[in-house]
Amino acid sequence: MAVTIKDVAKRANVAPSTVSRVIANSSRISDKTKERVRKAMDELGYHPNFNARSLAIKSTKTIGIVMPNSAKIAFQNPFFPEVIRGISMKAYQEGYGLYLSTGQTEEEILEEVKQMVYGGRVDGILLLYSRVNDKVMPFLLEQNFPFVLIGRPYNIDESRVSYVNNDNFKAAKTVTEYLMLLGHERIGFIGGNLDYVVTIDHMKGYEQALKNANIPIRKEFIVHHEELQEGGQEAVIEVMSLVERPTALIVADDIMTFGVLKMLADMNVEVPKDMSIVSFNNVMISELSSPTMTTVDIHIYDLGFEATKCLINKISDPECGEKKIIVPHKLIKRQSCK
Amino acid sequence: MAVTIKDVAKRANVAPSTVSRVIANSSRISDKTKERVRKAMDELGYHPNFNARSLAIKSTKTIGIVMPNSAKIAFQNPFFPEVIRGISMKAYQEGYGLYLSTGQTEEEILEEVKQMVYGGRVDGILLLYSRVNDKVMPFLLEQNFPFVLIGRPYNIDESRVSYVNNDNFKAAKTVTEYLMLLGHERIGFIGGNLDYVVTIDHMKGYEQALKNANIPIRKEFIVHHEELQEGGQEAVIEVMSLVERPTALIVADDIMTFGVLKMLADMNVEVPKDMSIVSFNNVMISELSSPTMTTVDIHIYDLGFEATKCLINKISDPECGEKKIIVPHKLIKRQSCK
DNA sequence: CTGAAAGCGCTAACAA
DNA sequence: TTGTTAGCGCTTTCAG
Repeated sequence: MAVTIKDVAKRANVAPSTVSRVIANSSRISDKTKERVRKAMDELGYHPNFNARSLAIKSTKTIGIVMPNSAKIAFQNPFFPEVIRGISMKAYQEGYGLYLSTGQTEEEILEEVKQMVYGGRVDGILLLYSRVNDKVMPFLLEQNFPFVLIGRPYNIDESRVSYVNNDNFKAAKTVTEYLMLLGHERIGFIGGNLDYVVTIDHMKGYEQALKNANIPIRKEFIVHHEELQEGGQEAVIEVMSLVERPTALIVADDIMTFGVLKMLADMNVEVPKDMSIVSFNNVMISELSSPTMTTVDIHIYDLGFEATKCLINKISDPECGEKKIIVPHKLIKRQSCK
Repeated sequence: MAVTIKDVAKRANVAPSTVSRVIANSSRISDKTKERVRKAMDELGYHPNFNARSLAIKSTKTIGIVMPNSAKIAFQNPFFPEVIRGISMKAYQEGYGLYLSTGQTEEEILEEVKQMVYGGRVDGILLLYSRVNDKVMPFLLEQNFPFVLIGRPYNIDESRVSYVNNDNFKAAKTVTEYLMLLGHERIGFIGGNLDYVVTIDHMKGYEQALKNANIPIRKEFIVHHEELQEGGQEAVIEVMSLVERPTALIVADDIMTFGVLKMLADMNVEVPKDMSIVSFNNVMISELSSPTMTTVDIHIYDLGFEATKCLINKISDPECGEKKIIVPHKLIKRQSCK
């Protein structure tokens, strides 16, 4: 049996409560006593029991991370590791632990979240995605449980939720305008799953830019695919089969762009000579494609870091109100545009 | 205040222990009572408190995941997301949660592991790496705490630890032999950090194959780099600066290979015409390079899945003894060799 | 500045 | 088959 607070108390000739106060470094304990108690702790090799503490103070000092259904798809994308890296850093700084959701389907995930919340397993939750008909957020809202969303709420009053996001609308708009400045008029859009809010925002930005330039929006230039790798390749096939092909492509994600580049190479379409490409994320390996890709850096790490900061803040001060944080993005010009 | 087991007990006119038994679905409770208790639980919206339960039964039903120091480096490599995916799947099936280490330095991580163990925060630990002077494993061993290593123990009696690994020695040997069969004699080796056991095994396999073929081992053909992206590129510079260049390269990691391919392309060295390349892992995007890379699939997902299975087994039966599981590998021939 | 004791919510031995 | 009760290890009033 592990050594408990009582053992320490006995050894130091004090009451358990005193030991507890020493752990908390209470100012109402004399330095002499502290010394003595600490010595006893060392000698016995005392370590506080986490569950007992959590039970007593009703807080676990851990943050729940909820990823989109099926980590299968999620984890293929370097976005998640990178955002978790940002989360991890801040969490560590503040002494918080990380608890990971493992469910594969939407129902499983909702069930897990309920357990986290009802079971007091975590103090707050980080939602790493925002999808259209999400059930998790409404639940959290209803429970008035601290959470922060990475992304943007959809179909929910924005003033009720704290979130950190990029201005994806603007990013897509800028990127489209950039391509138009380079002389392109037939610009294709290869987007991700339309259930995700980021896809919607990208598309709106794209359409707005075209509208502003009086270029008609062509449905056949807009393609959506969920899978990162095959998705990119299939999309290229669709778009290159058109009689009038686009001369430039906006791709939802860097990994998808790898697929796009590969398929284009197989078709002997040269990038950027015959086709310009811009994508989003600036994931680490995106500088290793050939040609290197022009992409929008969305500062994924910062998204995670800021969201965690915001969440911890919310946990410690539940009345602090909701915050919206927009992480700036930046177009990284490389070799895939002309 | 949340509804507790006592509230349910009152409502159902039974004792708290009865409610507890209903939760555990004990066979010693009559169906009628179960019915009544369940009804009460529903009506009150009862959900068990996780920490109280953990405290009472001294088990948390959660697994700690320990990653190499600085997730910074770790998470750049798709290996980790993929292995976590395997872990996640098995853990979910068995009703286990996942707790993630967040420390950045070796010391921080050791400290975290101590907290997990002493604090009773997790029931077992999964070590996602094996490095040479690791302090975590000796600690776990000394504490007799359930853990499973992904990789191979080093400087530690193998019979004392359960681990799941690939036969990295053999994989590297095979790969070298494969290149020799294709006619190569000057084969370079671009390895990872020598602190990691996998690197050591790869190198030994490589050297053994050369030795068997009576080809002298040239030091200048062996290069090590830690960073995945720049590493590959720098290695290529080193190796291509030699008066007598290798005609084939064995690269430690697919992501590194992206860097290698890029640098080679910049140098106008054609793959596979002027240089053949084989690497390890068969990460998802490795089929998206151009040319697509020949690589050894090490079944990362399975590593995670099997390790978790083994760990859970060990948790439930501490006396079950240590297991060694070797996950098979497979050479995936694509376009980077000639 | 320190101690006694109640309680966090659940489980499990022992009784009945 | 069910109830009583004593913990699990820690925190926190309330006394002193």
